[in-house]
Amino acid sequence: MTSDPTKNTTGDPLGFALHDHSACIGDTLAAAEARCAAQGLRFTPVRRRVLEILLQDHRALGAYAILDQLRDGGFGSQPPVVYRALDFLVVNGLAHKIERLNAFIACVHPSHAHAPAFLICRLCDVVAETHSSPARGTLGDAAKATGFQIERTVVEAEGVCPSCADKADA
Amino acid sequence: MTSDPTKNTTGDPLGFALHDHSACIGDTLAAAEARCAAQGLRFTPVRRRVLEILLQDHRALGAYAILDQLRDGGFGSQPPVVYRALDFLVVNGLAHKIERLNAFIACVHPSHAHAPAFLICRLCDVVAETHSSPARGTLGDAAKATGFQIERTVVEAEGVCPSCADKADA
DNA sequence: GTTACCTATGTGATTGTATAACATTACAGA
DNA sequence: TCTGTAATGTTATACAATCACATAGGTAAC
Repeated sequence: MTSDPTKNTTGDPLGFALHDHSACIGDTLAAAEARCAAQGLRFTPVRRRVLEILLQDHRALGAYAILDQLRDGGFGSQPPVVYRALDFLVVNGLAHKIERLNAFIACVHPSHAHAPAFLICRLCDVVAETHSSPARGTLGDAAKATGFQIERTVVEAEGVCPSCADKADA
Repeated sequence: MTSDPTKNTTGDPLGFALHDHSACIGDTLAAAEARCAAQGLRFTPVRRRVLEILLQDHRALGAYAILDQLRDGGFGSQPPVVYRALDFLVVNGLAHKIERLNAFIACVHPSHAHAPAFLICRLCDVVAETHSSPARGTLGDAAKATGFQIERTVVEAEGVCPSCADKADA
């Protein structure tokens, strides 16, 4: 389930569908680079490396798994190193934290601001990113009714992805 | 912001609104007791005590904070004690885990099954529970489009509650 | 009543996740 | 060059969660 170079660029939500993953990596890195340049942010080696590690496939990685790979690359090996890089990526919309898993994943469309939502397969651990509309729906209604000001939302669904469901049927 | 005995039984979502909190506690404990009796579940002293601790107010409590209070009550003082009790409460719908906070909260309407959603105030830490409709909305659409089978959802909004917003204005 | 069984509780130890505190280095602008 | 700031590095520690195993308590079968 790692990088499958099959040319098959399907639409959102990415992750479950087959696609050109090497292009996926390249595009995202380029977008990140452009974004940082445009906003005067510093896309340093550690930060870049962490994003590369996250881009390896559409799975969420724990901080310490990332740290292991950083260490192998000759970077600092203490927790703060990876947490600071992750914080930078998350704050600037280049990565997301999956709260349910206490793990992190690269953003698949960092170009525009969005309220992300995730579909997490509990069998193969693949995470697909899509988007939600916080203000609408029952949550938005409840917020409006009570006067609660939403600043950030966590929307994550856990279940079985189509590919794993097929395997289970067979 | 602890138990305010003001008689003011407002509707959902509970938490931000003033209400008769001692009744809130009593009702929920009674409901839990009834529920366990009906389903042949054992509402043991530790489990009951953990639920009582969670019911103290509408805030999420970390496992170790709960454990401290358990210890004071003469119960076991090791992590598994509290995690087992919490697991029982969560599995049986008497409490919920707030993933964003890695913390737990008592369910305010344990009587019927529901897909909970939460409004978390980042200033006063109060958590209000409401409900979501997983199948509907953008998340449900994305799931349907890809063939993803949703089993469980995490829906949490972080922001500022009406009472804290008022204070900020003043 | 006793045995056997199952569930729940208790404890020690360990692993995983995250942050505090502080020293050092790299870099941009005055 | 000097200086302020941002980034990196390290040690230590707090918080979250689980493993493994021993013990107690209730229930059902005998």
